[in-house]
Amino acid sequence: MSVDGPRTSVFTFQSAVHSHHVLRSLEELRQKELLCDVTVEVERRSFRAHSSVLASCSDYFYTRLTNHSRPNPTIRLPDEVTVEGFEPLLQFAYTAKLHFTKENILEIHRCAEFLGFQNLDKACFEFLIPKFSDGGGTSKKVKGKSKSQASHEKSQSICSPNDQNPETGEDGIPQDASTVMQAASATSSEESPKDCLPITNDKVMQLDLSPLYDRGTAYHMDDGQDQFCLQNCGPQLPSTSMVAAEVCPFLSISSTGDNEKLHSSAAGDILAMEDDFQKELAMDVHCEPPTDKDLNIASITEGHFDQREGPLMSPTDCSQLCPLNSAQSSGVLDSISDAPDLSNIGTDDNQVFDSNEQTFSELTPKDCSTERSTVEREVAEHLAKGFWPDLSSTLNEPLPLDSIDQSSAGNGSDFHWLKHLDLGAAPDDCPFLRDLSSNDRQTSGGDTLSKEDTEDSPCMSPINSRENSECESDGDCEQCGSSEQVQEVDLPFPVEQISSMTRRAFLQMLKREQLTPEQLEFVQDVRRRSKNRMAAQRCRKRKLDCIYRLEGEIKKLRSEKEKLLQDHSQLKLSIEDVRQNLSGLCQSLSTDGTPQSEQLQALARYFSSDCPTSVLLTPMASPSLAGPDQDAHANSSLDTFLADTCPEGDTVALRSPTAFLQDTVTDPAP
DNA sequence: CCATCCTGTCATGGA
DNA sequence: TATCCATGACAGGAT
Repeated sequence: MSVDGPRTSVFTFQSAVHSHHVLRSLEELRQKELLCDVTVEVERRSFRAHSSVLASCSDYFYTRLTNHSRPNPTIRLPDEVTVEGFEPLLQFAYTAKLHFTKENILEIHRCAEFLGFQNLDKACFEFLIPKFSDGGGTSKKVKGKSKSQASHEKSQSICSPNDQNPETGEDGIPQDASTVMQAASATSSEESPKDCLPITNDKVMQLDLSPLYDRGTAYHMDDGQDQFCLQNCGPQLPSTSMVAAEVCPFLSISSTGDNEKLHSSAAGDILAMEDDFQKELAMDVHCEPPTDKDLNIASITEGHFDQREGPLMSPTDCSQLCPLNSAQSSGVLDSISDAPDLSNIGTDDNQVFDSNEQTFSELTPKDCSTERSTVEREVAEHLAKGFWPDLSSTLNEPLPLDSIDQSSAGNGSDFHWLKHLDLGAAPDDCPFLRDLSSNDRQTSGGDTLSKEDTEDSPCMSPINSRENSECESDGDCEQCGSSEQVQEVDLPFPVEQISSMTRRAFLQMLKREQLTPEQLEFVQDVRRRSKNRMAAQRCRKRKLDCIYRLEGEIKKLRSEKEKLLQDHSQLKLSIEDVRQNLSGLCQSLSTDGTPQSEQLQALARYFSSDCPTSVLLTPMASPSLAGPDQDAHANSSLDTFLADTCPEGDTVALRSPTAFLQDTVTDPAP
């Protein structure tokens, strides 16, 4: 039986960042030891934590804490659990980031097993441990290179294995871990001095399972350590929302193998699908373009797999690290593919242009290998596959944006931002993915435009996507105008190629197609505007990221200010108590008629008055200060008396009792 | 109608 | 010198 009545629409808003913010707040609370309700003792060390967090992450704690009726329990862990293994796990519970080294991975694994830590299962340990325990973790030194001199200068200090950054993070993670995923280091340059980045055994890796990653504040959370993004082939999101600034839905969507959900989503299932999206968005992908010097960074999502390397990175935000954006990455490819002698174009294509990997090897000086170490590669690949199981398949499949649009069509602009995804990041633009997929791409021919240079890429640039989607409804848009011009100039190739291809491919195509001057001008103009358009997008995104980051800092500073004010008020209360106690004490002592009675009464009046707090807090230089000559004996006695009465008088003294009395005896009114 | 935001484009300077 | 990129400024469309 159906119930007749006014039908009420129920809407659901699900924040994609809420959980992340909650976790961050919990971590801040833990660091301040606020609201902590459980103490964990490990090897005589105590850790304050929140029982709910521990119980939600660990089966062991769940059992212990849910069976604990006592408030503020203290859980003493057995000897099986060590500080070395427990501390990273505790940090993981609050940050979703596991810091580990080759040395402590086993211990962490053992403790995680014992404590039943969730989310750190096979994906993390079953592969990593053998890699790190069989000696394969001893990475060979790899050398990267950078275009900028500054980067080079930085790298010079990195080059020496013994010349490591002495800084150490607050969490005890050595900053001198100089390991860098060198996936893209070779993409940097062709002419500058090369940065050498040795892989050491001290590398600290970070497995980041944080659902969403606030790039703006991540560096603060990481104690200033830079994070390297392994996996950055996602789109550029509109920066109008935190989600947009933080996640990379394209990869997330693609990575789950749940695309059928998107395809099959009917209009009525939008919210459910959005829920799926939110889950998918939990993948932490950094979508910012790299700078040349940052291309030796790699990170992987959901497993945000970071290797840290301190001095190389700029302390800005991760946006400077991530080789995601098609424009910049293509630019990078441009730079690396720019042969000094362009006349060779077309003559040595098969040698230089067959694949990026091959290109790298040939353009890279022999003394600066750009390869990652075997173990690093394997680890990165494993993590990529583990957290992004459909990586390889989705790379070759177009993003079902149409389904997304269809689904969102009935729900306003729920996914309007997806239209702005910068899908121009071809897989090969990502150094990490380039390495992963290079083998598969060896078969591509060299005489024609490589796949990554064309719109055949599964990823489309925003301009291209806009061209394809919006021009249908917007007749006088710029792209449609371009289309008309395309018809006028009669280009022999799709105009979409112009902006997406690398410079080398662009020049190659121009040479091959024998364009007329009009065509040439048009093509170059289109390319220039497209590049500039994407540059403007990046620039604006950086601005917004900066704003977000500054807002976060403001919030943090405000909380610190509140804390300081609280401390201040508490100190004032304490001082008031001390003053009252001293006043009472002096009054009681001044009634015995001793020679010091007068002075004690004066002191009592003084203590009961509103003397400045700063005066009370002024440390007394010496309890036996010499008094004035005319009353040296009395004052000396008073000093001795106060020193005896108040052994801690150095913290609660007046300027000097004798000095004070010198004033107050002659002028009793304080 | 106006304010605001977003986006594309141009000009410019540095690399 | 040519090119790329970042960025400020401006204009036009959308809301």
